[in-house]
Amino acid sequence: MSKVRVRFAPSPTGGLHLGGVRTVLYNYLFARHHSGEFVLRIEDTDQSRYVEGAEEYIFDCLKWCGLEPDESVQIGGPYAPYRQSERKGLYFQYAKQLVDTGYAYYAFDTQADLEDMRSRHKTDANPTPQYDHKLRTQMRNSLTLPPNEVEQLLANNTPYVIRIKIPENTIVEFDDMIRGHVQFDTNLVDDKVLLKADGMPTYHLAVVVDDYLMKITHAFRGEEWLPSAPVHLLLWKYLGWYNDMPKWAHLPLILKPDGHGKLSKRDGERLGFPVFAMNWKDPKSGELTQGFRERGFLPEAFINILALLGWNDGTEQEIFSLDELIQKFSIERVHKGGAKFDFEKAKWFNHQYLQRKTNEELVGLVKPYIAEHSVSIDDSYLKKIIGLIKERCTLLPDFWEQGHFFFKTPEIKELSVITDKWNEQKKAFFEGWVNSFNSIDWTHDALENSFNEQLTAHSLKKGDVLLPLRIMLVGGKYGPGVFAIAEMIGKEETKKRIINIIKRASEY
RNA sequence: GCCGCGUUGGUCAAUCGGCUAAGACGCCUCCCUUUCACGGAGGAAUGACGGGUUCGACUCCCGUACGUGGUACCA
Repeated sequence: MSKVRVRFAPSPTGGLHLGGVRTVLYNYLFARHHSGEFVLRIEDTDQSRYVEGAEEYIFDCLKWCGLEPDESVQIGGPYAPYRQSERKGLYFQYAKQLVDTGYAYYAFDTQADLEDMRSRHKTDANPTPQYDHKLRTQMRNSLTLPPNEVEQLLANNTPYVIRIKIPENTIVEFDDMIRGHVQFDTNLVDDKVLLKADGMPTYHLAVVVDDYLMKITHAFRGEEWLPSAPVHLLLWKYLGWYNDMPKWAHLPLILKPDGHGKLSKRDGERLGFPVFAMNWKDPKSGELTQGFRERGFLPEAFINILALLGWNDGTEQEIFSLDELIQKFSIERVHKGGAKFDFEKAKWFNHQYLQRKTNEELVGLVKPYIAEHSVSIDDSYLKKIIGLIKERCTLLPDFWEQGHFFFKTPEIKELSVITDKWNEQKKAFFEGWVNSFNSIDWTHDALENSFNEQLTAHSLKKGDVLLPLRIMLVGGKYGPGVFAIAEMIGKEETKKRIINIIKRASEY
């Protein structure tokens, strides 16, 4: 078999969706697994949907994910250009060839003609009439018009499109790598436009011409493309390239966690989780949509989540590095059914990856999130703190939530824990303990020992003052062991925090 | 409406005719920890429905239901 070549062909119209990244991933894994090539082609044939910056954004996302193509508009390749708008001139000859061989025809119907046709033929039984083998005989095209009139229209530069002439009474079938045998009755397929009035191809023409020209061997795309597969198949036949047609795999959809339907960015906003790989700001509306990266996900975790959303290796393993995925991925084990996205599970994956990182690695990752709160950071100090708190962190911003009190005096959110049961005995205890600070080594164990000594001296139990101490140092009921915190923040700061609260509590 | 595709716990899912139906997330209980988390031990919770085929069906076939996608000069 010839060298494996796959492609991801997004249209640059906005943020890169979870499902899009998964399609990239499966392409990438398949290509690497078979030592093949992964091509990124930009499908920008709809000029009305052009969005500034969207193409660049896609590349940035792939870079963040570590799924970089072997050929693309950015790095070029032997089949350049990789942007369909730049290949515009190429498609006409193939459309023309189809017309000449009788597999396609010119259609001169205006937008109004089409609307008119649809409204005239619309019935309850057929709510969306199609431009098909039945109706094409009633429209203005090179099949119904006399040849000289067609020539005249063409000569006058009358706007036209080229439509595929779908045959009647034919079964189009193929074997999908995921779904097995699939078949369609051509009587139910419409005469799709191949070449638009502006001279641009539609997706249907472009995808087969480019897959052929770029020597694509395996084509993976979302399940939403399955209904148009017969058109593509017929095109491969009519163009005489059938033997070179790639093997198809239609990937299952990623669904909303609640309710039903394809996952959309709106669902993310509604339910509070990201849907795009990275932040996307719409240049027209200025609307910002949050991405997994900015939410604090690690790219390795993000990839792992996506890989398992529709695929598994049949064992109990859930954590896979990219290399393992490349080694173990097989398209046959991809599910047929769509999967609902579960953000809780996604967070669990990220937590797993965070725990597997060394504290050194985490320093660089966490730093920006600490810096956001304008505190000065010392790397070795940060590293120690990370060691203390990382097991309670799931997303990168959690490091601030879980460790802010190491950097600045916390706001006391649960003061009542102290004040509700405050008394002279406790006050004396804390004062006594603070006074002993000068005579002890400032280490975790020494701190704990002196704390215990003070306890017996004041006839108190640990339970009476340990939680109040935590509130004094942390502000709330969370965090690592109090003596570890005290050790880290130092004698002066510890003293300051305690004395401060003694004052406040005594005023009650 | 029509066509395609799908359907194992709340979610992700294993199973390729032998099932007392794995595992993970989430949830609940307990232990650990005088905080939170981590960790540990338990628990509740699944084959859409109806027909076949078969000694035997979650697994194969056929219906039905439900879901989902498509039905554009968008991809």
